[in-house]
Order: sequence, then structure tokens, then C-alpha cells
Amino acid sequence: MAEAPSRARADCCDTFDPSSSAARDALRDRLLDVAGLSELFKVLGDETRTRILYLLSLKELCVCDIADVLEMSLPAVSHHLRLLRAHRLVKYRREGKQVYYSLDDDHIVGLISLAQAHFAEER
Amino acid sequence: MAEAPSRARADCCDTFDPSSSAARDALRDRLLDVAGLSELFKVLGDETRTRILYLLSLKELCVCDIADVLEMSLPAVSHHLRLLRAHRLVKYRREGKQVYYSLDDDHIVGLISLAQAHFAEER
DNA sequence: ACTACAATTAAACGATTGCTTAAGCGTTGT
DNA sequence: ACAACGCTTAAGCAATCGTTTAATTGTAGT
Repeated sequence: MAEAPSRARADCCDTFDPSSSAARDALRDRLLDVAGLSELFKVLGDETRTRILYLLSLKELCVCDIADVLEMSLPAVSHHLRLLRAHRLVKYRREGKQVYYSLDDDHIVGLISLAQAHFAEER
Repeated sequence: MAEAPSRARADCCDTFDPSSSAARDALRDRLLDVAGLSELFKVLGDETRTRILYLLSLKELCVCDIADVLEMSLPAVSHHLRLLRAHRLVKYRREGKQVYYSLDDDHIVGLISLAQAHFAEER
């Protein structure tokens, strides 16, 4: 145990200080800022889910409506809603036999709008 | 061909006008607003890639540096950079044997910051 | 020209994801 | 109580994704 295991590729090139890994460690610390962030993006990284979220930003809808608009099977939609629920992105209320979903958080719309802006100038 | 195929689950519940699918079609039209948007989120939906993008927002780095900081293999990092390149999120310049990467677009940092804000209050 | 090194690419493998079918749960109407 | 309906859940399967190993390209130094 002569070497620390974290310095596996320590001296590959001269960007950092040749003598120390201080700069490297500093960058590693900053990585904590975005730890777990991709979880949220992963949820949005599916076409069906962004569609559902966008629909719910326009109108409160029941599962059947969503399935209808998206022309998808009911279990498939329910499966996605389950994930959105787990991430606190949507809330639901029961009304008779139907379950109505809506956005739990307006921030998501902001994220989508911002992404739209980027995407628009990309194409 | 008596029925339009798009009305497969037309009358599941009474949210929409009982007589017409106008409201349904209106919502379907709006879906075009977010068409293809999840592509961008899919790129960000991987922990390694958000980490790389965040690192590059702090400092221009060569592939080897990134692999070093993330403690990952060089091909793995290169693979992700290839994807980021394809989506015009990063640019690169060759300097001798090294290839230095940096953000091609500052909007991405904005997206990440906004997502951070949402994520922070989620936990 | 040859060696060394940074990076890319290709092939292959294991893990994850999203959909389908089928079964189960909760509510409403008769 | 029973049947019908909306929705959820579970199991199984095909497809996609991220990593590894190995081979290749490109640049610099001897």
C-alpha cells in the first residue's frame, strides 16, 4: 500500500501541477455540486415522459386521457406516471373511477422551456 | 375503414367533448412543441456526462485529465465525449498529442444550474 | 524509420430500460 | 353481491446503453 489508489493515472500529461494532485482534488470536490443531478435528467430523457409532463403543464388529465392523446397502452402510461410520481414531479387526485394527474412543481416547465431554447438554436 | 385509427381509445372518460376529438387533437398539436427535446435530456441523463460537462464549465481539459479526475478508463471518457460532440455541446482543439475539450455552448450550464435548483429543494 | 504516448474506434459483454400481456385492486352502478 | 370500468402492478422480453479489452490513428521525440 505504497500509493494511494486514487492516483491511478496521475501523471498522464502536464495540465496539472507536476508535483501534486491538488488541482485534481479540487476538481473532484466540485463534482459534488452535480452529484445525483443526472437522476432528474434521466427522467426527462424519455420522449414519452417529456410529452406527459408538457401535457400536464397545459391541463390536468386522467391516465386514460394521456394514453389516448399519446396513443399508447394504459399500463405503459401508468408505468411512466409511477416514475414521475416517485420523483415528485407530478401529483394526483382520485375522482370517482378516474385518477387525475397534474404537475407538482412548476420548475419542470422552466427546465423544459430552457431546453427548448437551446434545442431551437441547435437545429 | 369506418373509423379513424387515431380514435382507438376515444371515449374512455368524459374529460373531452363527448361528441368530438377536437380537444384531443389540439393537445396532440401542442406536443410538437417538445418533439425531440428528450434527446438533449437523454445526453444529460448520464452521471458521467453531466460530470464531464460540469468539469468543462470550470476549466478546459484534455481527455486524459478528465479520465484522471473521474477515475475512469480513457476509452470510456472518449466514448462520452464523442456523444457530447455529436450534440454540439463541446468543442475541441488539438495541442500536440493532447486534445483539449471545452463547452461549445454556455446554455448547458444554465440548464444544469436550473436543474440543481430544483434538485436542491427536492431532497 | 522507429518508439512512445494521447486519443479514437470497434467488437463484445453485462446491465438497464420501456413495452406487452396478464393479473390484481379500488370505485361505481345495478 | 356482482359486474363493469379505470388504473396499478408484476413478470417476461426485445432493445438500448455504458463499460471493457484490443486494435488503430495521429503526433512528437530520438
